[in-house]
Amino acid sequence: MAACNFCVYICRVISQSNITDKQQDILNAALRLFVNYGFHGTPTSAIAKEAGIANGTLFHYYKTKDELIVALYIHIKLQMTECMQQEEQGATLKEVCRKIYTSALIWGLDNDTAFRFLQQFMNSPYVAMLPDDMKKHNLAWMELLKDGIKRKELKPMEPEYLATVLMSHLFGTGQYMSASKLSVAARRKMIAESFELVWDMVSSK
Amino acid sequence: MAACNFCVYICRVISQSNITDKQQDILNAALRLFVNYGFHGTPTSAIAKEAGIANGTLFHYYKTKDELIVALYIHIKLQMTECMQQEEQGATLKEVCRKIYTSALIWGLDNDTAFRFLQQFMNSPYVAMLPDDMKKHNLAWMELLKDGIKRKELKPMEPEYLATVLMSHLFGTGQYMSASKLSVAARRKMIAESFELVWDMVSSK
DNA sequence: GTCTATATCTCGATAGAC
DNA sequence: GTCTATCGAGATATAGAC
Repeated sequence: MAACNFCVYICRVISQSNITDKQQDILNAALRLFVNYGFHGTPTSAIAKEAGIANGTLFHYYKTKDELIVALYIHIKLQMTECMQQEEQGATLKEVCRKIYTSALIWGLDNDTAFRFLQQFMNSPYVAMLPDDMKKHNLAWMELLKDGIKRKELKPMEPEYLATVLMSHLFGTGQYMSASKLSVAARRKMIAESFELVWDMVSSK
Repeated sequence: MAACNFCVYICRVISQSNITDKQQDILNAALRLFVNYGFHGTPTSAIAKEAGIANGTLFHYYKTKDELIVALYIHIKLQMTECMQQEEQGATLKEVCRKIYTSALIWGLDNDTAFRFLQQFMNSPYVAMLPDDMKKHNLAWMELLKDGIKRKELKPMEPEYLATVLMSHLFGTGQYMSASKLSVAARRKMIAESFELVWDMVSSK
């Protein structure tokens, strides 16, 4: 009933160190522009300008535009993953799931540009450029679900499908909530309710 | 407990007539290429070539590339909508919903390139180019859901959110099933089970 | 590492004959 | 309506000084 600490560690290492401030500027600029104008609609020159660096400098850090796009996806994906890796010892499965789901949703709402980027990327042909292990669902998350199915707390179904359905719900809810401007209270309420919906769907009751 | 016949009629009119064979060729070619190489990755010249027409001819039918992209989305969206508009008289709400959900899912599996295109488009900045009424959920569908909520057969929640969640589930399931190669029997089984999941989520029980 | 300048290329869109 | 030919803009990526 836990998240793998090793994963947390690795994620932190990969996503945070070895990235210079300048790289961070580039990624931030690219993110904003890609989401607003699309991969096509944002020339590398615009990214460089927005990041406050020269055109050629960008290609010092990323050999090609495609490499930048993929790197940006991995960077953001790891941020989200890390945020879902919060451990909640000893609680029930439902509570652990609620914690993970809620963390991810709040992250999505607080980082809605990044959240939209993930979806834009996942539904584009760039997905094919990802290394295989980046296409898979989070490992700790999958173990939790498998375990829940084995213990018959979750409905008997393919863990992969279960994970897919949960993520779909998460992204759909995030998109909906981002579009509606909610008060803090309304937001909190909706987060809670949306988890109950999902739980009704996947739990064996 | 029904789909609006007027909508069905309108959809048929808009989506099928007034489109010449040549336009159909263009749309088919564009669809395949956009999904495989992205909006950026497919030049209009490639579309023309794949459609078996000259470069300039394409611009006779669509003034700009963007216009073609939006037209393609509307065309496909209407096909899917029409397929969901099958009427099922006198059945229970659950049965009507099952019918609609199932029709849409089967359409998505049988037209997986079109299905992926819808998602690619919806998660891209091109969405902003859509006329407002094209961004909304299907009207008959919304009425059905509102009615279900009013009758307390569905949980008390925003009909808009309910529709969003249903669509997310549909697309997620479609994507998952397209990736897994299933036998005809397994496919039928999974379609049925996936609807039961959704129903557990939205019904008030 | 960072910049400027630019090579090289490709694309969207148009013009105009048929 | 359909074609060929092409313009002009703007893209990625590189070269080379600092």
